[in-house]
Amino acid sequence: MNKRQLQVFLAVAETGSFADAATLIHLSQPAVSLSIKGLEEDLGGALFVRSTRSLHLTQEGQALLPTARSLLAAWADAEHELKQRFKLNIGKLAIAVMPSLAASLLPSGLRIYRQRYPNIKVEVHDVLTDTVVEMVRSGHIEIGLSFLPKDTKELTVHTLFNDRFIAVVPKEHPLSQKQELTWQVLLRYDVISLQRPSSVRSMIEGALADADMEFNVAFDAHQLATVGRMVAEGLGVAVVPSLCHRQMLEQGAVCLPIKAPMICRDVAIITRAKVPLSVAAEAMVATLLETFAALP
Amino acid sequence: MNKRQLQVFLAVAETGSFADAATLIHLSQPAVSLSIKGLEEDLGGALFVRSTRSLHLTQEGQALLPTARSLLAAWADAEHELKQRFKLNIGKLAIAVMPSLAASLLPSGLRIYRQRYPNIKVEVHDVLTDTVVEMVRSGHIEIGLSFLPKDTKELTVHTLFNDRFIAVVPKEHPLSQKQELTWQVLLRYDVISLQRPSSVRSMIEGALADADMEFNVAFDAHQLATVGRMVAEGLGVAVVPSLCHRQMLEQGAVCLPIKAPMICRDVAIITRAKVPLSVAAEAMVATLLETFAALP
DNA sequence: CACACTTACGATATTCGTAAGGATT
DNA sequence: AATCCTTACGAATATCGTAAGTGTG
Repeated sequence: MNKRQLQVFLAVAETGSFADAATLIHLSQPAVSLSIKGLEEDLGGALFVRSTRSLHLTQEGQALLPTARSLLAAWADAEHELKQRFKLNIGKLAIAVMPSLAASLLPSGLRIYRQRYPNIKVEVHDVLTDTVVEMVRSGHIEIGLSFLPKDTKELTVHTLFNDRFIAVVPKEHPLSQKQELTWQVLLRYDVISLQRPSSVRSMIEGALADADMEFNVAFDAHQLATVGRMVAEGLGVAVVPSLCHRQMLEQGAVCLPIKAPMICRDVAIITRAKVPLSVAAEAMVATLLETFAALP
Repeated sequence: MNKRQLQVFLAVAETGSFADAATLIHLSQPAVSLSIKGLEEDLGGALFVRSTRSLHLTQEGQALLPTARSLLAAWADAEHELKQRFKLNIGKLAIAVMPSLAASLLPSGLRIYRQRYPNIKVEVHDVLTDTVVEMVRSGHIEIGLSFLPKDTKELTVHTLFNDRFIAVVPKEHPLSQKQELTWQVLLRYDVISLQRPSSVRSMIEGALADADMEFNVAFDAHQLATVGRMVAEGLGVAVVPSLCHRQMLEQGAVCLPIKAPMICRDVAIITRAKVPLSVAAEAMVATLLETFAALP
């Protein structure tokens, strides 16, 4: 039993004529004859009773009719669905993004992606950097955006840019008038930090330890927005990725670059090596690379 | 997109190897390659990513996987179902039978049919003769068993046998000792008859009118069983098709042939002309013809 | 170098269209 | 006689298998 045979069968059943069916599906009359004959032989009985002047479905043919319709419809649906998927006209995509990026530069990239592929649903998981990497590694998520992990085994990495850490101080703070700071100066004050196991926290702690310095953590919180608000309220100073510059300003804090030592990390698109991306994910990577390349 | 291509796709997806898939479906490796390639070109994108040493489904391939399974399963089911139907291993059949036949000779025919085709469901409608013919004409029912109707236009008819009408009298009735009766004698007594519009009733009335005779109906009822019981109880005499002979005896009445004039009717299998019977119905007709030919 | 997929090419099988045949109204 | 389906046969197409090619671990 063939797809073509079913199509021919349907055409004959619907037109009530071998000849009309032939023109309907752009075939010759004899081809229709043979196709039906073959189908009947396959199935083991007659589907039509034809008597030169009249054409009837047999009972068995009537039984096949709805089945044939639904089979062909299901077939066409499946084919169409997958073609659409390849043409990026439908689809779904999950990405994991570290919070500092999700709340800063990512949205403009997503906006462009959405303009290009309006029918792809994008699920954004804003989770801690380590979780981003885990989610990509496990295969649950196709694309991760975060600081470059130390261990990139089995991962494919596209570095986007290098991000340095900056100081955030209250407006009325004595340091707020400076152009830039050193860690020595900054660390004299109470620090508001992200809670462990934040990677930002551990990166800074690690880098400071290398330079024989230490944090004086007065408060810690989970969300950057909380840290920003606490700084703005004068509870202390903070150190955040420069990605959060704008957010901190909006919350009423002052941002200052830190030198000596300058702590910075690469931000990258992370995908699983050896496992192909969906067309939708491929397009997302391309769009993000473009977008971030165009940024200052 | 082809049935074969989907089968190949499934085999590759399940074995994780082009080579294994090839042996699984009895094809050469290159044939599998070409089949998948063709499918991918049809759909507009890659389904597998193959790198000599590893084989992965793409995201799109994973989307196709369950679809392919269900499409092929639906296909196989449909094919199997129809083959079974042709082989009379499954199916349904509706027949309409006049009551005198349904309660007498039909059951032995049905028993044989059931032995031969145990998986065909048979729906027996025991209705008045005229209704039998109507049901066949309308196409709601494939096979009718009843007296031969006057108008056989658009019907195909297989005559089974000729049935004469017989007299039924109570055991203690003065006529019960006779070997046979004439209508003149019989009609001196109260008659218990089927109610109009029974065809038995109208046939007898018609035949008697031709011979200038008349019924003296004391009681009438719908069911033959009721008539039989009423006769047995001595309420009167009756005239029924000889088909009911046994039933009348069982109910305790005495049956006698009637001569002069002998009223009889052909009993026939009635089907719709120009409309093919299902295989199941064809087999029923054959079985019934056989069965009734073997009867006395 | 071994293994797995791809490409090339000749052979086979299937399908198709034209032309002739048969049956019914 | 006209119409519609079937059969016959040669041609085009598709598919398959063997053999050679390519790339990766």
